[in-house]
Amino acid sequence: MVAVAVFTERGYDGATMEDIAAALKISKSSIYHHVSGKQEILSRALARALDALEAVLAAARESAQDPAARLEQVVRDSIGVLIAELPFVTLLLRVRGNTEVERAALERRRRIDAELAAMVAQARDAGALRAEVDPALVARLVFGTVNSLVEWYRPRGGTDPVVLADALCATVFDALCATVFDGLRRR
Amino acid sequence: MVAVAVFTERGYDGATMEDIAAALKISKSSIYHHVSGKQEILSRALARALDALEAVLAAARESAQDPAARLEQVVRDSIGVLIAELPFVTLLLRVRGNTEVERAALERRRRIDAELAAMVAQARDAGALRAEVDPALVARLVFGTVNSLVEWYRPRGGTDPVVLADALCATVFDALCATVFDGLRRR
DNA sequence: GTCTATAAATTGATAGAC
DNA sequence: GTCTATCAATTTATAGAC
Repeated sequence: MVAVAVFTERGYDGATMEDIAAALKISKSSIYHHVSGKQEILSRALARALDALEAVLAAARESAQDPAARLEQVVRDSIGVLIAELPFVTLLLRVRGNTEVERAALERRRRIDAELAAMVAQARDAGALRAEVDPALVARLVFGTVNSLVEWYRPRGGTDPVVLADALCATVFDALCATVFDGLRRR
Repeated sequence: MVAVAVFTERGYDGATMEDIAAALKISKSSIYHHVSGKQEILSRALARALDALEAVLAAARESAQDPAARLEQVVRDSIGVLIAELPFVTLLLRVRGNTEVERAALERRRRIDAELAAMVAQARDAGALRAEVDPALVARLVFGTVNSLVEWYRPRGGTDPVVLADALCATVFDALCATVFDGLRRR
């Protein structure tokens, strides 16, 4: 969807129907032959991102893996969705809640975040995480890192999602662990 | 600055002068007695965030620490600035570049990010980081995590910046390392 | 399905009184 | 320093021809 790229570049509120028309190389009024208005474009784009993210959770719920493996799967699948649906997820992560459409999307997102936190808690309860860590905080930091990918990741050359997921996990949880941030832990 | 809180809540483009006037409990036109316009409010707020972040880098440059310790200091100080200037940094991180003011801010931010990446590279060259990790990627992930704090951190009860910095570093670089994400590394 | 023209509403900013 | 009234520009959306 070309319009979503315009939203990503200029922000939803900052993008005008004129901007979208220019990107589509049609007149402003022609857009209304395809959609009812600006809000519908946003609504469809947010639904696409939310459907994909919810599908990740649904798949994880049905899997018979142990909590730790399930959490790992969700982290990797989330990165995969973020890359596969980059413009849509980017838009979702920037929604502010100014309209009813946006508030509904934020509510769906809130539920996703809550379920992610619950999965981290399950992993901790299963003994896969230190008991003293706050699962909610861990969830926020881990998925905050995942979500921060939209700020810089670009599919130039088509980097494989799995490769990026490996790099992310290896860098943050492995490579740094043993070196610089030993200093941090020493405090 | 009350106006900045409005920007944070509704987004810069989504916030109207009417919204700001309502928050200040004065009329819309009265705002123009204090500032020249909407852009000046944004400009001042972005400058405040950028000045604080640049000060962190300036302090790190002057410190006589080794590269790894310097990097650690920058991570902690950045978290401190992010918390101390939360609404201003939040606004900065959401700027899209629609106006000249915004583009100038993005350029200053780009320079900061470049210097952060350079400091990670120095830490690696000093042997504090595994040689095979991409410093630019590490910088993006680490400061992506730091910046993601603006999405959820709220100074309720006045959580000490140092405590949060400890929690962030300990959680991501220590607590998770040895447990769940051993699974990730095993691949 | 796309166009020109224009309506209808919003919004950033100004004028000028108090 | 704040107000009411209003302007000028922008912007979402519609009307109706082709």
